[in-house]
Amino acid sequence: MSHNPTDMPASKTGADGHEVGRRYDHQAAETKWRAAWDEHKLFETDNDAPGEKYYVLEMFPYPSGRIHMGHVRNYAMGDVVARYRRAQGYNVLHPMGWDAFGMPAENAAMKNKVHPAKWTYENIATMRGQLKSMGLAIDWSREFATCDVDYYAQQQALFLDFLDKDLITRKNAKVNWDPVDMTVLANEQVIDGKGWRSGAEVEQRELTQWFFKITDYAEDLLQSLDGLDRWPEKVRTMQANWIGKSRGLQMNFELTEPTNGFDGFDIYTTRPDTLAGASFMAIAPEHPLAKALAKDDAALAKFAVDVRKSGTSAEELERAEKLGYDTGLRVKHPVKPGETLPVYVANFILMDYGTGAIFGCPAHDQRDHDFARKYDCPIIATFVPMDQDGEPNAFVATEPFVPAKTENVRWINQPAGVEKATGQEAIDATIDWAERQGLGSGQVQYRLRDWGISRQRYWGCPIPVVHCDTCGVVPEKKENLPIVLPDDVDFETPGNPLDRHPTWRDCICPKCGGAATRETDTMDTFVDSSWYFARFTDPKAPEPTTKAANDWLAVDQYIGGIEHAILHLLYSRFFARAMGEAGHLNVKEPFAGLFTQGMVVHETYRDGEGNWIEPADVEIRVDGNERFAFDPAGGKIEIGSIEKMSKSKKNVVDPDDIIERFGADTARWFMLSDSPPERDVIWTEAGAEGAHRFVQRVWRIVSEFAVTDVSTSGEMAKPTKTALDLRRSTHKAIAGVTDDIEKLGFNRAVAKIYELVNTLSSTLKTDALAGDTSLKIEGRQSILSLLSLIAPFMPHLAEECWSIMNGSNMVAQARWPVYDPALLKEDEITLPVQINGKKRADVTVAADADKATIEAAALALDAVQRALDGGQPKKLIVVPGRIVNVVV
RNA sequence: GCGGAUGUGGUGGAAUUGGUAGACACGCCAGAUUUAGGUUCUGGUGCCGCAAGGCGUGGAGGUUCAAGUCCUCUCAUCCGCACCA
Repeated sequence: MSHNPTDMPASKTGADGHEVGRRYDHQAAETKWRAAWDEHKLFETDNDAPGEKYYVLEMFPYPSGRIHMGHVRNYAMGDVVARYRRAQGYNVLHPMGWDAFGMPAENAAMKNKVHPAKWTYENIATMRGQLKSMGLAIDWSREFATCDVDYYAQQQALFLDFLDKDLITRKNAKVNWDPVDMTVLANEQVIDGKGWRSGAEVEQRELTQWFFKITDYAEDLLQSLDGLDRWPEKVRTMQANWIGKSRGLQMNFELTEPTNGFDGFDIYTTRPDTLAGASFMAIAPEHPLAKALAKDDAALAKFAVDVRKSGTSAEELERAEKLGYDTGLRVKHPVKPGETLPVYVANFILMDYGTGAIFGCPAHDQRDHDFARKYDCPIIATFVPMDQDGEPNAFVATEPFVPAKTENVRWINQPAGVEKATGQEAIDATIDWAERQGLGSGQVQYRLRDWGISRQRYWGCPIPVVHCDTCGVVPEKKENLPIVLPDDVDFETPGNPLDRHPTWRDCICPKCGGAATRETDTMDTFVDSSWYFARFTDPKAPEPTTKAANDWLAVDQYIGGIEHAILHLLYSRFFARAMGEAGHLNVKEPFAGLFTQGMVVHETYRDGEGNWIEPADVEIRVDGNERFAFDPAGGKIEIGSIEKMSKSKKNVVDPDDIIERFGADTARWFMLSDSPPERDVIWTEAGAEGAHRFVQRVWRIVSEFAVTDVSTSGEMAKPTKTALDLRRSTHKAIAGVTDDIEKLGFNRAVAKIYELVNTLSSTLKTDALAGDTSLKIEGRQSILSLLSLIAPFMPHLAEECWSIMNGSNMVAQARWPVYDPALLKEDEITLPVQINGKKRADVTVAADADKATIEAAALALDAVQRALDGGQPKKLIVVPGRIVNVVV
C-alpha cells in the first residue's frame, strides 16, 4: 500500500460501504457511534453484574452555564480509565451529576430576574448536551443534581441522623458578615476586607451557627492519611498541615496579685525548652482575663476594639504592627524564682488557638522579638548555634535573635533539672519536667476547626430544624421530610429570601405541637458534595445509601483539580466517618485512589491599547523560531503570558467550537497528549490541528488497509521477518500502553500509540503486502490491537475503523488485548559500547549472550582496538542486556 | 516564616534498579507530488565546528567504570499554609 493518493484503488469500497480514501467525517461518525452505544445501553451499570467492581469518578461539575476545556481534560482522563477497565472485564461504575446549589444561581437571579432553579436546570441541560458530545462512557441513568428534592431530602435525613449521633453542634462563632448582601461570607469571599460582590466592608459578627464536629475526627483524619498510598504526596501533606497537629506544654502562670477572680492563666507552647527565655506574657483581646479587665479599663476596651478592626487578609497581617497594651499585671517566672513578667494584651494573639495566651520569648521567636523591641522587653537567649565560637553571651549581645531550630544548638540557659538534651528531646524533657513540677501538662493541639455549615442563603439545602418558643431548637421529624424550598421567592432585596417569605417559616413544633418557625439557614454547598459519590451507587433509593454503597466504595480512581485538595476531600473523608457512625456506610476512606490533574492554559493577547483579544481574532505568523500575532486587519498584537483560561483575559477556547471543527476525539486526544496529566497543558491551535491530523492519519492507514484481501485462511503462511517484527512492535505497544494507562501516564501512552502507527504506516505498504500473505494476516491483527489501544482515547474513531475492519461487535465491547511477554524480548540486541564512559560504538550480540561472548565481541571492535592501541583495558565492565564500558 | 514541588533542544515533553540523554509530538529546514476539501510523502533538525572532535539535563562541588537519576551546597520559578505560640 502506498500513501500516494494516485495509487489508491478509488473504485473499491470497504466494509460498511465506506468509500476508501474519503476523509474521515468526524461529525457523522461521532453521532452514529454515540447513538449505537446508547442503543445498546453499553455504559449502564448493573450493581449486581458479574466481574470485579471498579468505580471511577471525576469531580462533578458546577452547572455554571457551559463546559470549559478544564472539564474536557478532566472527563477525558476519567473516560480513558473507565473504558480501559471495562475492556479488562471489570464491572465499571462511571456516573455523572451536578453540584447544583450555590451563590452564582442567586446572583443570576438578582441580576437577570430568573429563578435560581430555572437558571440551574437550563445550565444543566446545556452542559449535559456538551458532555454527551464528548462521547463519554457514562451511566447517565444515575444522573442527579444536588438541588433535586430527591437528593437534598436524603441529605436532610443524614443531618438528622448526625444530630442524633451528636456529630453536629450549634454554637456561637465569629463570621464574616456582608452588611449589604446580608449574608455570611466564606473567608475566600472576603477580598481586602471587603465583600467580593458588594464591595462592602466586611464585619466580624458573632452568630449562632450549625457546626459539624470534624475536630472529633482530627486524629483519625490525620493518621489515616498514611494509608492513602494512591493519593498524591502533596495532597496528603496539605491535609496534614491543615489539621495541624502539634504537641506542646500547657502550663499555668501565677499572677503576683489575683484580680477579677483570676489567680493566673494557662498558656500553650510548643517550645517549652525556651521557657527560661521568657520576658513577657501576652493574651488575646478576647481572652476572659482581658475582657474582665476591660470592664474597668476604658482604654483597654478601646484597644481591644481597635486592633480587631483591621483586616484579616494575609497581606494586612503581614504589614500589621505588633501592638500591645500593658495591663500592669505581673506573673511569677516559673523557673526563675523571684523574677516576675509583665502581662500585655496583644493584637497578634489568637483566642481560638491554644489557650489564647503565650509567654513571649523574643530571642527565638520573630513576632515576640518584634514586640519586645517595641515595648522594651529584655531579650534572653536560651541557646546559640552549635557552630558559634567564643563566649555565648557575647554572641547573644550582638545577635540577639537566634532562630528556634531545635538541632545543633548549645544551651546557655535551661530550667534547673532538665537534662542537657537537644532537638525534640529537649522539648519532651521539658514537658516531663514541667509535669513532675506540677507546672503543667503535655497537650496536643490541632489547627483544624469545626466545620460551620450555616449559610444565610436561599439556594441550598434547608437545615431541617425548627425553632419553638417553648422547646427551643427541635429537629424536624423524619416523616416530615423533605423540607422543600419554596418556589415563590423574590430577590428584589438583599438578604435571605427564606427569611422574608410570608408563610414558609410557619410550622408546627415536632415536640409540643405548638406554632413554631423553621430554620431559614441552608447548608454550605460543600455538604452536598461530601457524599454524592455514595449516592451514585443507588441514586433512587428511599434512604441516603443502601448496601450498594458498601459494595462500590471506595472510589477506585477519583480525578479532579488540586483546588479541592483540602476542603472537599477533607469534608468527604469526615462524611464517610460520620455516615459510618450513623450506620449508612462502612467504608472509612471514600477515595482509594486520587489524581489531581493540571489546568488548561492558553496564551494571552493584547492590542496596542492593552485590551485583551480573543484567540479567535488573532492570526499567528511564524518566522523561524519566532511567532508574531496580528489582528484580522493586520494590526500588531502582543503575545502575553500563558495563563489559566479565563473570561476576563479572553484567552478562552470553547469546547463546542473545537468539537464541531475537529471532533470530540481530536479534543480528547490533544488534552491527553504531550503534557503529563498532573501538569498544566497549554492549548494551542497548532496542537489541536496536529491531533486532528493524527485522527485522519489513523483513518487513512486503516481504511486503505481495510480493502486488502485477507481471506487466505486456506494457506497458513509462515510469518516472514517483516510480519514477525510487526507482531513484536504491536505486543510491545500493548505492553507499554497498558502499563502507562495503569499509571495514568496518558501522555506516554499516546507516544507509544504514535510509535505503533508509525510502524504500521511504514510496514503495510502495497508492494510489501502484495507478496506476503503473512503480513496481511499480521497487519490485520496489529490494526485490531491498535484500535483497542486507541479506543479509550478516541472512541468514535476507533469504532468507525473497527467497523470497516469487520471487527466483531463494537470495539467498546471488545476485550483489552493481551501481550505475549516472550515477544517483548528481541533475539539479537545492540549494546552501546563506551570507552571511558563515553559511547563510542555498538555491538550486536544474541540476546542471551553471556559475559565472555559480549566481552570478546566488544574488544574486537575497531573503535575499541584503536582506543586500546595494542594495550589491555584497565577495566572492562559488561552489564548483560545493558552496556559495555571499556576503561583504558 | 513553615511546608511542598519543578528546572532537560526553538517548544511540550521521554528516559525500570545509576547503564546509548533528547523517545513521541509541535515547530523549523530541504526536497517530491495530476496539492481541493484545514493535504500527503521522503530526508534533516541539541549546541559549537568545514571536519576530526569537543560540549551538553538551572549552577558549583562530590561519589562511581558510568550521574538527568545518588550525596553536599547553591540559584531560579511555581504552589499551599500562615501573627497557629
